[in-house]
Amino acid sequence: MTDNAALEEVDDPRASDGRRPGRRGLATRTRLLGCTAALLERMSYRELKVIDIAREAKTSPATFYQYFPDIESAILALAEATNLDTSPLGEVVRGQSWKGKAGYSVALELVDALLEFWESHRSVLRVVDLLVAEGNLRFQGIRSRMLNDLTLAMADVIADAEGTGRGRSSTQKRMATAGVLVAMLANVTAHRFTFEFWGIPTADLRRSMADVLYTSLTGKAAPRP
Amino acid sequence: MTDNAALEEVDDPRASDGRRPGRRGLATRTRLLGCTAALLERMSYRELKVIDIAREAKTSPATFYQYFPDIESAILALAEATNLDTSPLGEVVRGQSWKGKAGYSVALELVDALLEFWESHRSVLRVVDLLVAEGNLRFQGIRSRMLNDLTLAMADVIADAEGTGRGRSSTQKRMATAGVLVAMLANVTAHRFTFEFWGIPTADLRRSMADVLYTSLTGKAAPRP
DNA sequence: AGAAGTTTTTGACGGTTCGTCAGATTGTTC
DNA sequence: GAACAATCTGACGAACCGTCAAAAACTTCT
Repeated sequence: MTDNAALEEVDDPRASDGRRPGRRGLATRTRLLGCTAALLERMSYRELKVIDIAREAKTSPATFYQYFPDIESAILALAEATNLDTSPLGEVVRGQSWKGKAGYSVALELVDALLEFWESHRSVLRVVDLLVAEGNLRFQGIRSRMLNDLTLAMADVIADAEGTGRGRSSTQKRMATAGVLVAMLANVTAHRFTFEFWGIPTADLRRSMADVLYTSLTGKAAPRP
Repeated sequence: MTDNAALEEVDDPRASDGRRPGRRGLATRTRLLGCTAALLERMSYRELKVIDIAREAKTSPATFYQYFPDIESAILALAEATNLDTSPLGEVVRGQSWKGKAGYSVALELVDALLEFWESHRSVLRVVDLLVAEGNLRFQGIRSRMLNDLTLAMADVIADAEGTGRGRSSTQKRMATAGVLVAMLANVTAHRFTFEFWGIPTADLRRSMADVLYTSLTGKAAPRP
């Protein structure tokens, strides 16, 4: 049996003294997380201070430390509390046929859903991405779990398209390709500014993403309407 | 004529009092940048303090403020001082034919070059990426310029592959596709950990990236050896 | 050499945030 | 409403911030 302290932590939050918070305590904790999220929309990760969160939540810094050891932990809790699951996106991928024009419209649908998903969580996700890039294992796990279902679904599409013939690739290779595609989709959103800098409209971006997606998943050129 | 104060700043650094530093001053400035880079390898962006840099450089915090208003500006200067140009990668793309098996090996070559490029600058680039995602315009420019040449080169490859026929796409669409591909390549490196978490070896990753690249640039399926 | 001027560094300081703790406040139970 | 438990906060020493005036190091000129 592995140590599941980290898993417990998710839905069994403790106060700094180790006891389980009650109704009121949990409400305060939730309020602190909400304020953290709100401030992260307005200010940079580096500038965000404990005292800012406390002020926003109309309480004192000491209260913050009652529930979280530091800001990083609060953001971890925030990421866990937020519904960062890509399963609905996985359903989009799985539920439909990827053949021909219909398949291409599924690709477009997925792109839209993913753009929306990332957009609606961008302020948390950009911090998660940084911490993962910094090698922070606590955030590593969250990000992996978040993308896991979508990646598996996409790997299945590749498997279907390949059929059962001799050219069939290994599970690992399909996961690699799916992962690469997810990485692309995820980070185009984060850097939409860069594309605007180059004068590229979002519509073209969306189309290009769908093209890359469709082509790499099915192995066929994207159908031109 | 546009305001080129920002451009001047790059190779015309000023002290906090507005005067040009001399030999010794520039040496100190450079040393501070070096220490900033070194510390960024060891500790997280959020934890990095001015006093850490000063200590590492065997000087006082006041000296740091003589050359940079804050840490963010030091990292900006660091990113500008570092050679973050993708032109050599652009040359890899441009110099060779993208047809058939030879083309696929160019794709592999590009993937390798890009992985190495990102790896060798990862600690700076992950901060640049965060700040760009936060909408920081000063870093926006750096990142765009950095990727500009490579993206243009890749857009040219798409144009070549499309020929001059009627199915030819617009310049903007080709830039969009190239940009999407660059986004993919760039960020797979940053999140290599995630792939290891899934048990995907780097060799598979490299192959998948080359596949996606080749397929999307040339419009043809990747040749199987 | 050394006086005069310039550049660079630093010690010192007031202000802010950090993280902790003991005690005050609020809520619950009997 | 008394006793107990949960929650909050004021207060504090430590660390870091950002600024300034003056010390120190270096250059130039006679």
